[in-house]
Amino acid sequence: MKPVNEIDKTVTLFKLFSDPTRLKIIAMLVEGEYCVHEIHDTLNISQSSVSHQLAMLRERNVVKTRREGKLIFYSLKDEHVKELFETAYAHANEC
Amino acid sequence: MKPVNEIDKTVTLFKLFSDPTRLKIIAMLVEGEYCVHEIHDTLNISQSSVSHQLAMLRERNVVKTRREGKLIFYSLKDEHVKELFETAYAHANEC
DNA sequence: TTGACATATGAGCGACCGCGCATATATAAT
DNA sequence: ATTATATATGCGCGGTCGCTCATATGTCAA
Repeated sequence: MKPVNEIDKTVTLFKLFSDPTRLKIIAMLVEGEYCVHEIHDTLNISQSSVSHQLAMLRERNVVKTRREGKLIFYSLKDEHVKELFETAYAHANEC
Repeated sequence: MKPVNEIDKTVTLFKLFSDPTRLKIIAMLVEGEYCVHEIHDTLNISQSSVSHQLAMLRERNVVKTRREGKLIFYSLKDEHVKELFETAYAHANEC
């Protein structure tokens, strides 16, 4: 039987992926690096909401940022996120 | 850019895994087949709560049931669930 | 059929959280 | 300095959802 606190960490990870707004953002970042207003425009999500969700993803170490003038570019911090997304996406849509 | 409704299906899947009670149940069912009161006893979750969560997992086609007398045994419906759980569990606990 | 055990289910409450709104901060251009 | 653009953040509301409680249903034994 797996330790409860490791299950809880896994829950925390799943929670991050279990909101449509966040998952759309994650799906977009799987494709590459984008700044906030590109995400806002592409996904039709308000600037406030995008910023809120990106802040959460940043706190949880899912994404990293890079400033370039007025723009802040977001990208995935590592490949784990991508792999987990791809695995779930495949399973959710194959049967 | 991935279609929105397929993202939404993926969200639905992630939501299923993003509650501690459900994920503990899922983690237990990854190990084998168990009846309701075994889950109740092992995980220290109320009988009502276990039944509610199992009902949800049944509706979403994550688990299947088998009756044996008064007992109803639950098990995972396919290997997808197991794979997704293992992938997330590994990533959540390795860094 | 009555009682005990196993499981399911409906109702209602409370907590969590994503969102919009307003505003703050940061950078660059004039 | 002022203005415009880009992004971040605090607050409060509303919806969602997991829980408890009570009760229903199902199965078996006596």
